[in-house]
Amino acid sequence: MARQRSTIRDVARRAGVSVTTVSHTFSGNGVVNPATQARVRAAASELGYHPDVVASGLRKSRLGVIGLVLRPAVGERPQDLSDVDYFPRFAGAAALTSLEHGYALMLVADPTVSGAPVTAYACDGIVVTDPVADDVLVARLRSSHTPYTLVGADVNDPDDPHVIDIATPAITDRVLDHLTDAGATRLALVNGVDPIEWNAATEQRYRERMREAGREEIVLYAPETEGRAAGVRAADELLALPQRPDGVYCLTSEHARGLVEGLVARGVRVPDDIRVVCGSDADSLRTATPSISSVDLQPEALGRQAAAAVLRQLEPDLDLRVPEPDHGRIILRESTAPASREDRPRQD
Amino acid sequence: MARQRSTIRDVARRAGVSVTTVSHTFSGNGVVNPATQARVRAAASELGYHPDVVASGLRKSRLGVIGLVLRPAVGERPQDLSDVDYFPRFAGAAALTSLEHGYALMLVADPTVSGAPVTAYACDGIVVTDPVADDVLVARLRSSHTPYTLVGADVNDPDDPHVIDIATPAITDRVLDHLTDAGATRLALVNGVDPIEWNAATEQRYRERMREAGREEIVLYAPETEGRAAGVRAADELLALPQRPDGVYCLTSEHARGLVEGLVARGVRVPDDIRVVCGSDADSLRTATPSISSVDLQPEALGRQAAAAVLRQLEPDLDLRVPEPDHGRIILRESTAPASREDRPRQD
DNA sequence: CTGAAAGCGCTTACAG
DNA sequence: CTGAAAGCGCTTACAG
Repeated sequence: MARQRSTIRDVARRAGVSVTTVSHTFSGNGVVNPATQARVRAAASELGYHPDVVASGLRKSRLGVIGLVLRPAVGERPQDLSDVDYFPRFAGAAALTSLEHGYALMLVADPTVSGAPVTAYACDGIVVTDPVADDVLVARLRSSHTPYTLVGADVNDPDDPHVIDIATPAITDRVLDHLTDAGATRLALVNGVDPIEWNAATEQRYRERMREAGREEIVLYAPETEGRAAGVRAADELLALPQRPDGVYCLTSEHARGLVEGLVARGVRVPDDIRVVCGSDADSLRTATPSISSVDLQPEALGRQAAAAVLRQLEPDLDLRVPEPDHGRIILRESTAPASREDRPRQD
Repeated sequence: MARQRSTIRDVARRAGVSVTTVSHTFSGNGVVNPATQARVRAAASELGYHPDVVASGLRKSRLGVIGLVLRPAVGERPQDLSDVDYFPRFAGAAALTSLEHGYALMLVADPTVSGAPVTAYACDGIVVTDPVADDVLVARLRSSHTPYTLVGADVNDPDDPHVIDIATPAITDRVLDHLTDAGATRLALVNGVDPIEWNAATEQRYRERMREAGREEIVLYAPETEGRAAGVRAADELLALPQRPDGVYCLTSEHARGLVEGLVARGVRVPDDIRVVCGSDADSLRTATPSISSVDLQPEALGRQAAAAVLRQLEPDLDLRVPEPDHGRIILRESTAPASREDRPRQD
């Protein structure tokens, strides 16, 4: 901000007091005679003065800002983030909770990416979504004693207490049950490759379930960075299997779109031949043909939980109540519903 | 952030140079012998040093942060903001555009609200969505020469060049045409009361259109702060009119929900007796019974536009390309569609 | 109750 | 190419 603003010294001069008195008047620290306070406030408002949070932040080591870092490596390729889906909702909800309690929320670049601005380290506390295995950023936050909260655990450090539970096993159960209810008997998993809890814990639970049921474990991998094309490839791989699955749980929305696109292009009927559920809802799933059932990850509830968890560390006395997510709520669309139904909202 | 971090002085000491040299090494200002630079960088990485953006921001009057202020008066009652709709998508998209160009995006409280933290004034530039009439904040931003961009104009200052066009008249035309296409012949408007372009310009265009067509102008008002209850009241008012309208354009989503709820509770069939379009899409409209048609305001495109507009002022050389919104795209749902269709996604 | 002074970590003329 | 020093706007012991 243009700093031709007046400073605490201008106010002091105008009110005929010291800067200490001005500082005390606005901060509420120290004791200032009410009459003096009135003079100070009058001078301040004549000058249009307001305290500089940067200067005060430098002095107090407290900026009034919670940082939100999107991993993995979003700083490097933010364009990969889908605009309309998980992240904006998460961030917006976290911001609201922060603002309600006097903090700003800052969306910052991943500071471990070289060349990225290190704005993250200016924050009073940090939310990381989602941490990767052996996360360098988390290690730094810990060693610098920065309050932090992780959304989903570091898979190699499952006992970190500063984690918002994303309930991956429970979600996996609900999805597999849903596929089974929709008539699938042979279930495959299309997983991402980022080393995050979501991917790892989903696969683990999927394998457990298949083992318990005495079914074959069919897991394919698609890199998150390759988007829809990797989903199309997964479709080919599935169709090349000696025994085709008739139900697929595909975690990432772009993969799911490519997958369904690929299946349909090869003459497979969705859902009649193969049922598909995507692990993360997105607008593009709603408007796909056929539309694709998905898990509502409830980014709003998670965003509020995450902000609240950091705020509790910053201000232990705060009375923070935020909604609990209903983990694994499934949004039913054509890809797991009888084909006769019309589910997609039509567009103008 | 906990500031037991090492400082530029520690690095200087360890590398056996002055702080000037360390500063120059990291900032790229001045000229530093490559061998010296190497020593400095080695010392820095041994100490885990990284520059403090707050200190540097204080010194340079540049923090690398774009602020986003939500008006009217969201700081006072952030809980009124609907979580899942316009704002998070707008903010998320603006953040991505900012991060892509080295800036953080900070969601800040309205600094004109007394008692609110004035973090906004720490930002290098500000996005305001949406400005109110004679906006005090805008006046301050202007007088302090802070780069800013408004999403929608201040209705009393339509010629401000720093405005992202939200195309309210064009949107209004599309909605009224849509209602007419759906069979409505007598159109009413349920407007909010906040003094923002969206409300004012919609009403103005609606009245023009009714006048041109020789139709009665039927405008009801519902306060944004009163949410769904105000929508229910609007339903009663509409039904009490000597001649009922058969098409309603209701701007705010909570009002639209209350309106439809009220109409249905009183035995009115929607859309058969009265067609309803909401001016701002929201998740709650999709899941309402009947589901409610709405305008997709394209918050992602607007968010990117707004961030880009501020970035262009901050860094004139940046090559910024962001998508243009398709203003007034209508999402067709049951409230303006033949009742026989099934449009709502079913839930698990 | 009020004020003089040091210092938060950095940047930037300026002198060498 | 390198360094000593002033200062960004504030806060906070400390003395009076």
